[in-house]
Amino acid sequence: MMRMSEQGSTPGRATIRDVAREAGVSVTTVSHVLNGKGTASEATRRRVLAVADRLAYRAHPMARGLRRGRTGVLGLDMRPLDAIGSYLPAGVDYFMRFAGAAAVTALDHGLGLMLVPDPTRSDITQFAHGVDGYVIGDPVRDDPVLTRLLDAGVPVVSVGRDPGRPDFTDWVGPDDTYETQRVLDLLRSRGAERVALLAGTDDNAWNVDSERAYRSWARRHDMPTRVLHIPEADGEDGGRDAARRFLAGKRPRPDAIYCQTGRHAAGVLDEARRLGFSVPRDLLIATGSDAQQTRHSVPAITALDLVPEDSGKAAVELLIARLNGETAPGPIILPAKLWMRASTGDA
Amino acid sequence: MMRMSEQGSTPGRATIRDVAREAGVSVTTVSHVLNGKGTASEATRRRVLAVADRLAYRAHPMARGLRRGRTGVLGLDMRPLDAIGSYLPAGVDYFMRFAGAAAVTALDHGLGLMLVPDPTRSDITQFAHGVDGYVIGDPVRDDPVLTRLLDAGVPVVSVGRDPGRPDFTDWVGPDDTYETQRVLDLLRSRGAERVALLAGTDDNAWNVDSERAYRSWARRHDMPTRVLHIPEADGEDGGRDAARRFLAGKRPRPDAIYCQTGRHAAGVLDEARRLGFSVPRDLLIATGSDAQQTRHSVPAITALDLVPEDSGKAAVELLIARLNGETAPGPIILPAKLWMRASTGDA
DNA sequence: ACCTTTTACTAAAACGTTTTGTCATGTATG
DNA sequence: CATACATGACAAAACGTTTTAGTAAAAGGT
Repeated sequence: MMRMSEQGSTPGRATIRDVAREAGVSVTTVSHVLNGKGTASEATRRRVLAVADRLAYRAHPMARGLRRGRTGVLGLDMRPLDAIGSYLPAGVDYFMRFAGAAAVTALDHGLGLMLVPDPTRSDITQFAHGVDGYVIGDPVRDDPVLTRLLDAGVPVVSVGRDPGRPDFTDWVGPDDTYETQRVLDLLRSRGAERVALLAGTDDNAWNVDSERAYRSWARRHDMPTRVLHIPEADGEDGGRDAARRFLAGKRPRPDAIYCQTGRHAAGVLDEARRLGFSVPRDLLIATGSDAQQTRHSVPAITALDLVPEDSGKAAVELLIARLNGETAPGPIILPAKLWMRASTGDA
Repeated sequence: MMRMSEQGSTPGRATIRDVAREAGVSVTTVSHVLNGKGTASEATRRRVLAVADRLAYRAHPMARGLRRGRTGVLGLDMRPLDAIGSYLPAGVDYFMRFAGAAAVTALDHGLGLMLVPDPTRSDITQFAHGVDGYVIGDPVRDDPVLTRLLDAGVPVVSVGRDPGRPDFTDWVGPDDTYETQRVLDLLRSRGAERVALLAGTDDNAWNVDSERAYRSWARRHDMPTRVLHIPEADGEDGGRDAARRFLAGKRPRPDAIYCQTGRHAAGVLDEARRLGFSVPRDLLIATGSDAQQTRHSVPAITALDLVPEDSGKAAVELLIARLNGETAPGPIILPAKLWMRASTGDA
């Protein structure tokens, strides 16, 4: 018959006091054994572990968090949910893969991951005591959430850099310049001589760096440039609109279109075909962000896969390193994958 | 110059002791004023509120959680992440809408929502102290996670019922019988005389009830039945396979196919068209779960929208009611929306 | 033999908040 | 006048764990 703590308000759960009593040692010794601190004889250590196991003892995270000053929970900034599929360039697919990997990585380090909805609805520092740090995605220039967290002294890691904050190096993500030019090189190798860019309008580093990469690449290859800025939120409709303007206007039409977002690319493809263009024969299409839409369109669209699983994992690991006081180097540059598909004449 | 607590390990944050000192009252009085308990004179109350506001005081959730025995965090069971897009019948779209609404609802009640990844990877009760209760989705018959949580005495609400546990009424969700027959009625009103069912293989109430509804509906209308069970995880490929078996076999072909999952429906549509069937002229298609694939296919597929936002909200609210000791009635039946689209001849 | 260091262990404080228990005073009622 | 109740307030305990500070004994070095 198991004798539980006779004090307290948590019926049925063993406390460290119960373990100490049954093992015949102090609570300090139990804590030391379970946390690998202090010293304990081998016999004592074994006895404590056996009792803890038998009582199914588990430290109470509230108590532990209070004493340690750490909660064991990381916050994941979940941008405006009423705009699902719009804010996130690659749609919900990307975010789920990212969040999933982040949650699993956190768990592997014994941490929980809390969803923090729409920071514009509440003061994100409201949870500042409840989480050890935050992961936020794609900061815009002088990102207000990032600013607030940094001002509050909250550890934070972002996916992608803040273009207005070059001194902030705690971020993970791809080298957008390199990856963008990699796709452009592919388009050129497939015969493209007039590549147009369909960019987004968010003032984040991804957009900024990709456009800059496009322009310098075009200069280097003596190619004319043509850029349209369409809000990410316009999705496939935005892509259709862009296709009409690129392909049906007076100006020389491009023979390839590089779209920042997968949803724009799907719309471009849809409209180009409607206008009678054969893809990839008449027009090549590629995108900087793989998504369901680009994988399942006909023809499937060549895309950069930003591998959100890697971003999620790396972001959590960097944040944990920061929390442990490690001076791990940032930023952490992650490679993207280039999926060559039928839209560029690839199998 | 603000004088902060001179004890403690949380630099820069006001504690309740600081507020008490500056307001010239005890910490008990501050706690009572801020939590609406005990008694305090109007003058004292005003003074305390003013000081707390000036010091930007916020209760430390660890300390509060420890003393109250409640953490202010709800857990959201996030099923196998390595199967994103497969476990969830409607794919990631559904889950994000659900999780988003749940997180926002929790926040509206001052609570956080924690993602608990893949219960098969860890003991879900690991977090039992760290959360006040759980929301889990689509329990299978005698669901192991539900069982474990109930055994551990953890408050839990599920979306959909456990078909093996009729006594468990803390669930929210649609009336699958009614909603299924509603779609079937639509198919019949569009001239269908031979409706086939493409069901999933998960032994959850959604599948069980929908198939039962289909069979009784067909009996009532003197219609022949034809059912295929294809794993949800097969997605569009599973739908394509099913279409071949329904439409190209020796048996009388159906003139309508009701698919449980949107991804199956998209696959059925794809293959039916490849086989030369015109939708909706030769064949009607509908699904019990709206998704991106059903909204964006050509023609768009008539679908039941389970409105995951409503489920997420209702689940969190029911869980909160339970935590507050309220005997709110369960289950909470939520209506679905029927989106009539081109696949059934609707605009 | 003596001094220093290490091992093994303990009691108490600390973390920040909420709840419990108590006291003094004033008011209403029988 | 005596009693009961309400108001306003306070000190201390409670929640469960980790860390701090300390001691006795054993081990190692000179």
